[in-house]
Amino acid sequence: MPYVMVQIPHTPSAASPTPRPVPTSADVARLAGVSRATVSYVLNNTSAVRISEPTRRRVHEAAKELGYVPHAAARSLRAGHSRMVLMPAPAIPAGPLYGQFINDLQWALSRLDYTVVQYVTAGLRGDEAARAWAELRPVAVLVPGAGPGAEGVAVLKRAGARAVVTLGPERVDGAHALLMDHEAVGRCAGAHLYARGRRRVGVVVPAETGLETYSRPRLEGVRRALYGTDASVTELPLGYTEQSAGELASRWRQLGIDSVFAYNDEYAMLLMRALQDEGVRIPEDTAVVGADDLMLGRLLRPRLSTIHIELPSGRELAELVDRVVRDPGGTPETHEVLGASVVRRESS
Amino acid sequence: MPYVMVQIPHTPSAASPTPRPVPTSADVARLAGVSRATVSYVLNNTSAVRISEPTRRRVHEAAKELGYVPHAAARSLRAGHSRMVLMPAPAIPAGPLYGQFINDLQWALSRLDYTVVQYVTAGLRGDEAARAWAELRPVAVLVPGAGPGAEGVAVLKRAGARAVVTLGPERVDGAHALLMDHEAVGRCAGAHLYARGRRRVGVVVPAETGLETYSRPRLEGVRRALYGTDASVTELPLGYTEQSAGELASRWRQLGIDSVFAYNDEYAMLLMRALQDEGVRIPEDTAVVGADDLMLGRLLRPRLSTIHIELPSGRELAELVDRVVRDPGGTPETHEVLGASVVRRESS
DNA sequence: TTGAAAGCGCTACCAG
DNA sequence: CTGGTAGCGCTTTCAA
Repeated sequence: MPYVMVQIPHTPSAASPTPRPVPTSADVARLAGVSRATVSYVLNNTSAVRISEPTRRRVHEAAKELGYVPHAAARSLRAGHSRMVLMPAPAIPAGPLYGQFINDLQWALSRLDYTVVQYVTAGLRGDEAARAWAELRPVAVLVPGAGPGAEGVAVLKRAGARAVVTLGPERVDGAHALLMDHEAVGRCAGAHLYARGRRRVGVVVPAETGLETYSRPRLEGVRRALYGTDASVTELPLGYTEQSAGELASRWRQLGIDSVFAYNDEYAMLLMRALQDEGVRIPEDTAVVGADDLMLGRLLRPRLSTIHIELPSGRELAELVDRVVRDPGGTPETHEVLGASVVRRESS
Repeated sequence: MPYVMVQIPHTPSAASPTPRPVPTSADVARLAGVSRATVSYVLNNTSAVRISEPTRRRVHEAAKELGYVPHAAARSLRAGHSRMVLMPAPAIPAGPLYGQFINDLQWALSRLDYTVVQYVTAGLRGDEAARAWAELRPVAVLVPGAGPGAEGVAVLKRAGARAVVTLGPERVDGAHALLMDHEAVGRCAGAHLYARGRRRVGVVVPAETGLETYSRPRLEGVRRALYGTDASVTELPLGYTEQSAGELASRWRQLGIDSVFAYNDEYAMLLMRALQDEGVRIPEDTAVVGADDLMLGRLLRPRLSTIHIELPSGRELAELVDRVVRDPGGTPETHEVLGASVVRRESS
């Protein structure tokens, strides 16, 4: 049987079976009839060299026709540096407060002409993760939460990172630190409840993993605020489910607690609801204080007292990063950036 | 009172004034007394070539001593491809529902050995943004929300992206689509309220910008569900503040509305509170339905009826991406991935 | 078993 | 004003 060429019907929208190679600046040069150097000059608007207007146009047209997009990796390889700011993505989705802060920060960095990238690190941790970040040769690394060890910081620095900034509960050697002292949140809550005459203070600690970074210091803060007084502190594990809250509420009277600091507003809402269903009056029988000053606290009845947390503006932090990148010589700075203040409403 | 960053005095630590150049594989080779090729073989465990054990050790030791970390850009430049999956970061922080979904997805992709990167695009939009993404030569791009036009998709494909997937309300030519039909959410709510005997339906539309992508379709869905019936639909702009909610509630009786679909549970909570403060009984005078099925809805009194939204599992989507990357030839698929179902509680 | 060398795409020197 | 070219760090043939 003779061989017959058969054309396979093919919709134009489908990806071509042999994808054309990605156009390079050499392709643009060829099409425009100039050298690669000229293409580079034109597309980068290099001021040190003047290219005639007709040539510019030809280059631009060729680039557009080919759909040319420069290759960032090649460019930064050649340049020997990049303007990438790398932020490891948090392992669990950030709450509204912290999420907004991160957002502002990233936006401010973008405005300063940095390429901001959130890097998703799954599985690796500590110095493993730091190595993975270092492979991208970021000019700066902003590490939220429990950061890498001093070892990890050293790896990043050796890989050319001009600024390593941690945003978390503790300093790391060699890195700039934005100290977010969550103990202060607990201290604030403890002192407030004590001042309101409460002496048997419960502290809700989320049962969910991944929150320990914040929940432990908040608990410790309450302990510290009440240390040496006649008040007692009881740790209350609580999962973020109605059932868990119900169980805790059902043995509330046995616990003999007259007040509770609930980690944050969401856990506070959960617990408050369960307590009310159990007939516990708030604040008469039990005072409740949340944290983060979310909208929902204002909407509860009674209105929820809370610890307002002040984070630095994204712009400030972006400027710090920029300053350090421009002058990496300085000694690492440590800034206390977490302001905690009580917002008394009706629940305490 | 604005919070002020306070610098804490700090012992001078070793930031060397003349930072050593970043070690390269050539440095490792020199220190180990072998060639760069051998270093590459050893560090990549190249199976096609066998290196003697003593040599391996020497290389590893040299690498460790120098703190050598390979240069990802150089590597992928040489390789001609990368395993980077790029996701533009949403302009506003994602809510808990969507945030969890994104998180799962990223984690699943990491497990498949992709480098997942959230790219923060500030200022640029549409095809401008697509060009910026294309510069990184990602192997796949996942675009949430209102994506780039067909133009943008073409740019990405020409830049070597083997998979472009949009996660949003509409298809884009040339890209695979995970259609999240938010109209279905509105239809669901509208049909439910109609079935409950409500005929004058209000729909809360957030006044905040950036939410139109979701709020418009949800409104349209309600309209569609009630089209041709004797029910009317009233659009109710609402800012996420107590004041805005108070104003809306104060003119509630004039509006003559007997039910409201509140965009999501948070806006529902805000409005419900204001209505209750105004003496409006829920659900007798006004039925309220939220969306997203957040925990907080269960905690309200009356318990909030809501539209439960089912998103695909991150693992499923990750596998789709992986499949398309491995075989980019196929025609773009469109999947309906948003399941909406009413969860009737006490507020409707 | 190891080394020499080419070349990925780009920019910045230096000549013409 | 424009072109040739070296070289960023890496991997991978091909030779030795």
